[in-house]
Amino acid sequence: MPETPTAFQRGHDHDRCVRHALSAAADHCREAGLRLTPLRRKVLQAVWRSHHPLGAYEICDALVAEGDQVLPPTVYRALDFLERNGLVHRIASLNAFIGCNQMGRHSNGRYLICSDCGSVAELPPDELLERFAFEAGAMAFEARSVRLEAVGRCAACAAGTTGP
Amino acid sequence: MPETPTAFQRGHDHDRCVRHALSAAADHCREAGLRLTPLRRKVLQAVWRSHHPLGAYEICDALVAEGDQVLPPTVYRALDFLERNGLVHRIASLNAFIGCNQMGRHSNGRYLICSDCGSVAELPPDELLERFAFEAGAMAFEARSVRLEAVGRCAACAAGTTGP
DNA sequence: AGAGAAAATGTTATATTGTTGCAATTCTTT
DNA sequence: AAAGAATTGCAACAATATAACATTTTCTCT
Repeated sequence: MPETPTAFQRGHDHDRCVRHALSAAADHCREAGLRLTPLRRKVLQAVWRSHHPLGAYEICDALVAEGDQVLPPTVYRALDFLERNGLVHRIASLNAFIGCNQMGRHSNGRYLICSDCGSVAELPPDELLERFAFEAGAMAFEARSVRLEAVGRCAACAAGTTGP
Repeated sequence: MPETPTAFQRGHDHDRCVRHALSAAADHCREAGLRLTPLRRKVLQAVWRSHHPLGAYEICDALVAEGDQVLPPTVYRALDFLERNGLVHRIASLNAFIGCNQMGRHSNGRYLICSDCGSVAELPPDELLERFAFEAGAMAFEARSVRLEAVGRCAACAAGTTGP
């Protein structure tokens, strides 16, 4: 899986993007009375810095590379916190995590997952998801989260600019 | 996770349901020139017999309980075949498999996953998924599969008839 | 400030899920 | 029957995730 940015992420200032995400997360936590501890912040930063979804063990490695001694339970607990509070998403089909760019509306979401390069683009929830939640409600199913995952091939890979 | 049927499955003749699924699968394979071997059939049967999504190791246990000596790679390979050919679905968020009741249209689907009892109901694909695939195409993303997973509480659990 | 409670983190061990690689078998085709 | 392809058996192992308990930090209340 290449480390290069994908079509969805290419051409932007990623450092700036990461800084923005972290400061937005800090604001969100302050307002909500949540504790964005140094560890949690580092985990969130590692996730945001990556151009593709990061597994828990990859996060471990990233923090260890920065000089922190971090073991899996620590990372998983930080990820629990971040996910519960809508700061990261777990992409179940990849066992990996991405930063959430729709803070607060984190229970619903739409994802485009490229099976070639592993990149994931998050689209905002739309009325399709709302409507599905409504239909489910009509069947007496109380939907807490509705997530749509499309697996396929991103524009960059289709264009052959990142692929083989 | 209780073994009892859920609201989506309660009140039906499950043996008949399993037999129907297996014979439909056999038909499908015959028509498509696929080999539904005894092993694959047993795995498919184990999945269909269960009232909740079954993990690979649970399938192992089920076959061993029937007297077959079956190890994980064997089960995973059978599941690969069944999933590739649209006979089962993998529910990524549960690391588990369910029988597919929309054979042939297996790339798109909608699922209601009850986090209390673990039951999963599959709803037929609808035009909203098709539309999403189309929209993704407009963004130059070639969607091979579009899956919508709602996590929440099923009617039975909400009614307290299966839950605590 | 200080005591006690709650939350977060560190640490060891282990559970669960999934894969690799190769040998043996079975099926298909000629 | 023989070659080739697909399937299955098997042993080892890799990757992902959690349990249980000790320790530290932070918060709250007096």
